[in-house]
Amino acid sequence: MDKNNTLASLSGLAQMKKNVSVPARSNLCPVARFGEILAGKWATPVIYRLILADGPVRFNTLQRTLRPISQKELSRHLRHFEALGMVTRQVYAEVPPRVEYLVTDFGRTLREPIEALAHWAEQYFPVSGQVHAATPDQQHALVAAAQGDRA
Amino acid sequence: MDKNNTLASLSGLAQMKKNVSVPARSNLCPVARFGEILAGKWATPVIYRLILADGPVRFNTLQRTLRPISQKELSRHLRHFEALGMVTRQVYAEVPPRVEYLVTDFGRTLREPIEALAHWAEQYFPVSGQVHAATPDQQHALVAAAQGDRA
DNA sequence: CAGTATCCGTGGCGATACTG
DNA sequence: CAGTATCGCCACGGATACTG
Repeated sequence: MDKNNTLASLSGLAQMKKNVSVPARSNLCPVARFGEILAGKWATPVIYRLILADGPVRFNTLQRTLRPISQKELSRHLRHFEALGMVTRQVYAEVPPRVEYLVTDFGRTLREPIEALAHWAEQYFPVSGQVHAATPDQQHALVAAAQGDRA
Repeated sequence: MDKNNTLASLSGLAQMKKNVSVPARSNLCPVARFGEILAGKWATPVIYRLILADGPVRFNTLQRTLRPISQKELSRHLRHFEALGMVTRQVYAEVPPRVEYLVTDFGRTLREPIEALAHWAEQYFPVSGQVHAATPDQQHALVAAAQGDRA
């Protein structure tokens, strides 16, 4: 029924309005407020990736590990999280250019609630196909990727 | 989002999922799958209301306690949850007509993950304004409303 | 590599009107 | 009371092209 998600729904939920900025219309229930933060199909996967990485990750690395996210959506969500203070952006004056994203302590606080959701989904809607970083071995793969970025 | 019977326990769940129109494009991460279930601005508030009520609730009662949700969105989400086996719909042949919605055991499984979200939101994005049913006293108010429906 | 700019379809969501 | 029908806006999100 619903085309995308978003928790929004949670995804679908409220929106990160135009670009960036924190929606101020939050006289909603706590759940709805959560949805405002993690609005959009890819919001949760993106921040969760950075949480698991627990270190600087480059743009392309993120895009690869989150495939098939588009560049536009990835950068949009990153700027959103940056505005919320959940992610920091570090630019290195090199060639080729290098930009690294790093989850903040505040961003890390999302780990528990997100994993509660993931656990529920795995329990009641298990899937044989591609899983993004829910299993320990895939988490290791991601950490390895992040360490690759660091090196 | 954006857009479900009897005590559908885990045993009956697998079978039910076949018959029902769950978005089949779920080769996503668990988090994204959660978003597919609770897609839409009002999805989570609606199901959470029914979980807290823990008993039959009438359409109008739901709409009042979820204000300012529109009739269209409320009925849309209710039909969605009904199709997922998370809510049952009971129609009474009376005048004026009476329809009661009741959360199933399967629907109840959402309580924990949802409360994880709510707890996070309250901790980091507290709000002085209207809160929907997150506090104990408001839960009592809701339960009272549901009991009113039962009487 | 790390983005931004642009076009465009789909559909979520609100508002309003109508029905059994 | 409990909905459905219809209209319209615009945000989400994919695809593509371009840039420092």
